[in-house]
Amino acid sequence: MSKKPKVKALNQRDLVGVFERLSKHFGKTRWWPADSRFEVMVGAILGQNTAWTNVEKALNNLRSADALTPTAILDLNHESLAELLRPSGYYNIKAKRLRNFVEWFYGQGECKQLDSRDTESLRLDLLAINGIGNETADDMLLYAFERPVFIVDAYTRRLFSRLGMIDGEEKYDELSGALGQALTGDAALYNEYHALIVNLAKDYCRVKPLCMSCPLGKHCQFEP
DNA sequence: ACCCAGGGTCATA
DNA sequence: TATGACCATGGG
Repeated sequence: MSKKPKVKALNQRDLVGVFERLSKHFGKTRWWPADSRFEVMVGAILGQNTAWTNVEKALNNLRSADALTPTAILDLNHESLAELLRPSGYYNIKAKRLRNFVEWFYGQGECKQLDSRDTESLRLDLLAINGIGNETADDMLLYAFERPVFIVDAYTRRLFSRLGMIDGEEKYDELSGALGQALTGDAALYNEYHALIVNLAKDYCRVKPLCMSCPLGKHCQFEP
């Protein structure tokens, strides 16, 4: 018996089917609310393993301090930055991670320069920053740089494994690649798909799933 | 009073 | 490669 999870072949029909059900139920979501692309990236870091309501408090702190720009963040010392980030949890480590990212981002000439980079090298650069892993990098690539990547977060794993479409323990790159290959599309499609997954997860698929009213209906094979 | 949230790193074996 | 400890606040 092989113990390592194999990447099951995902077929386009299933992926499209789920998308259409969610899309029909939630409508157009236009996700990742933020006033700027930079705010998206900051939110991606602050959102690591953290409830979004707490991230918003930290973002509001930054906004109130006029610190939602690269130079403003670089001008803050560690203690001041960490204090603003406090509500988002892990504030000391996130202050470091945010600074690591902003130093790179500012040094690279911000979005204006980075927009001309190809997705793969951009991704490698992001992953080389201490504090940015697969999901955070893809959050930024998709929602700030509009690159067509399929984000794999806890919600995504939970949904597709409950649907029996994946094992759930696959490695990030394998899963993201398999999903992206099965569902060819542009950034707008991946944007909307991930947004719908998050909407579904927040409303229906938390620890106690409300399967009776879940928009996936009997399409979902998860038994609570 | 628990449990967990839109992860990632580092040490260890 | 693969586990486990660690980071920390706030809402249910």
